[in-house]
Amino acid sequence: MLLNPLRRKMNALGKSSDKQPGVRKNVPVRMKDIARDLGLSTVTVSKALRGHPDIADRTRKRVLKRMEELHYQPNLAARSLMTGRTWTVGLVVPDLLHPFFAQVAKAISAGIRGQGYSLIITSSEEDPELEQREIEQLLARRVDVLVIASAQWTVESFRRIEQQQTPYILIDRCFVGLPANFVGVDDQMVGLLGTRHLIEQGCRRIAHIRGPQASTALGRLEGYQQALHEHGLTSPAEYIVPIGTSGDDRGEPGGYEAARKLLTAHPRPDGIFCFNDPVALGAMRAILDAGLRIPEDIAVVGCGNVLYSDFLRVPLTSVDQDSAAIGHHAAELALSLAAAKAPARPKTLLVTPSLVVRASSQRK
Amino acid sequence: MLLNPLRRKMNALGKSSDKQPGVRKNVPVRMKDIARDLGLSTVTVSKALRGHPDIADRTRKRVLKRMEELHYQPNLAARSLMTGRTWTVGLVVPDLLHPFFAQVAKAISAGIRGQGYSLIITSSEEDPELEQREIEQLLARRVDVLVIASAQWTVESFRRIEQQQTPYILIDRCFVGLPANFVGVDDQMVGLLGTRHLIEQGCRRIAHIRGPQASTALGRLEGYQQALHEHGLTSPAEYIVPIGTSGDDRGEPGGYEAARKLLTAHPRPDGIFCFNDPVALGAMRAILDAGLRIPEDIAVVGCGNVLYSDFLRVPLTSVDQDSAAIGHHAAELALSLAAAKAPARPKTLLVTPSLVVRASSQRK
DNA sequence: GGTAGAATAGTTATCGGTAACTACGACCAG
DNA sequence: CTGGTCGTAGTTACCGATAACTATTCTACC
Repeated sequence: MLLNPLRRKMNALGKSSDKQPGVRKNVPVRMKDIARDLGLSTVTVSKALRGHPDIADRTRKRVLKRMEELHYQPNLAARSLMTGRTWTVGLVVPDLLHPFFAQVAKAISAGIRGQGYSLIITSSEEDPELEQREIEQLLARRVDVLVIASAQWTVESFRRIEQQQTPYILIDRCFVGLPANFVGVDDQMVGLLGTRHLIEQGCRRIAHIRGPQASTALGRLEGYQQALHEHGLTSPAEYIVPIGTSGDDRGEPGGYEAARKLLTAHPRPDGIFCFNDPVALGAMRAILDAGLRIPEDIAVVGCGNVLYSDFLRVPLTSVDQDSAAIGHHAAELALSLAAAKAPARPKTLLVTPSLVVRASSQRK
Repeated sequence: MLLNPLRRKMNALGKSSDKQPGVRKNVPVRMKDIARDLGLSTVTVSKALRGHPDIADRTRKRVLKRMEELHYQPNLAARSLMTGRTWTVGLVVPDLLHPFFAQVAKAISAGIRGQGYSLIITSSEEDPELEQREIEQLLARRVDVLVIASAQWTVESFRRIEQQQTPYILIDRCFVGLPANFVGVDDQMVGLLGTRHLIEQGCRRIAHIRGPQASTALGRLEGYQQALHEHGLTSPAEYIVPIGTSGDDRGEPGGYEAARKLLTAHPRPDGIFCFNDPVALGAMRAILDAGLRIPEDIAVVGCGNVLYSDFLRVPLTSVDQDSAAIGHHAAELALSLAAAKAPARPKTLLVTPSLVVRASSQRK
């Protein structure tokens, strides 16, 4: 007789086997055990567990009672094998430490928990190749839905996902020409809100520290330009400085360097709209280091509102992108995709950003 | 003939079936397909994939080549069913947003990736009951190892884990009398470092805002007391204020309230050692709000070193607990537990904390 | 030449569930 | 009395892989 490793060992030790009923210590309970206990077939037990109408109420109650007593937990691997569903959602983020993604992960986790789904989280460390490998892993696990905040430059890897017919959702960053489910913030609105606010505060020479070549950065840039346009303002080319082009340049250090460059521009900007909060922090440090005042000399606005912005040296005005809502919507969409029988038309959900004003921009 | 839902549908559509070889569009490749292609048995394919010595080199190469071509990915559910291993690690944390746990999660994820393991992360939201349910979920999934930063008060839930014989690792918080694997920081040393530093800075009336009834809070309290004792100092009972007793009181608000209480003590403390950084932030806000100076009137030290401590209104001195190292060690231990055939004696790994001095405590 | 043993591949019986179909008695209408 | 339907429960055949054992060929060595 063939048995799995555990049971096999137990037999060797002279413990009970399938044929000799009794308490099978330390081996997970199976349907077969419950069926034997109650004089039923495993199929009946299975149906009872899943609320199949075939089963009489009395029988179902007996089964459920016994399951309770034995702390029965169905083997999900076995179930998956038959049903093709794993009750698992895969999440790929560029960086778990980034509060934005942590918040999204938390919200997704909360949204699918209780529906019986678990969340496998992996980090791509902003590396497209690693991301590709992680996606492969998740596909191999046959996750029911993939949620991806992609660090890719191309849409190649998504073809593989589509091949497997695994539904997937992009969050935060989207790709033009890729008709995929997307949940994110309205990035153009982000740029609009931040820049308009600076204009309202009296800034007239507004610079922008922009992010890398992704939809988020592009959208914010557009919003920035549109806001300027609305008010008849223009910005010289040197007012738009990119970060994140060389890998190490991201985040705070990138913001610092970018701001230093801006400080040498003529005329000097009196307001800076930053791609995100870490960048804004770096920019503020550069400004203060140069002996200038925030917001009197230069006002600063960030995006994300994720830091302990309140307690900073200069509390930072920031455009909030409501990461919790993004996670929430992604979770809901994921559940509906997992439940759908046929692939549906891709949906796009945009969360509306909001401005949180703090000292770094308050000039009135 | 019975087929799984996907294949079944494909037959209905008149596509290829098992018996009629051909390209089976959009259905994951199976061993059987590769075997058929090459005129081998599935077992041979299976052995080839796993590097079994039974297989001739030439055959193995043929198999691997074909796998490559077809992007074959073994079905992990099926494999798990036979082997009893899921190549999955479960992680339960009280809060994904907390940078400490985010960093630990990131490090564990990095540590097991590449060994073929995936990480299922769940959050207990600091709720012992929810934690219990999440643990059950993970056990139902038959994760190979559980890693838990527990919010429990009792050790009951761990009995269930032991019953299932799933190896588990506690991180951050441990339990006296529970012989379990543990990876954490030396909390007494944390208390010692933070308090000694305050003493060295000339503080003589040192208060402590302590955490909830967990091993971390107790260890730090002990370290605090030992440091005082070393220097012949004592602290009146009113110098030790707890937070986190009533749920909402945690974190920054808790620190604020606790510090306000301390400010009314006679004599007023000239140094506060805080259970963690958010609490320290709250305490600093209370102190500044009261019109006092940091560190001149009251020096403040936190624990965790996780915030953007550098750029705060008053940069915060903090005891670093090296969360990355904790995650790293947890990952290694998890891998060894997963690989072990027999349950080993529980191990305890303590990371050594270090002090990061900033303005909030620098009085010399 | 015969036989043991290595090298290689295949057969069979599972793992723990679920889908689809079958079985069977009770009940009811015609 | 007969056939049909409902309510229940069981039988059988898988899902896609692997463990253990068997089979076959080839080589080696006495």
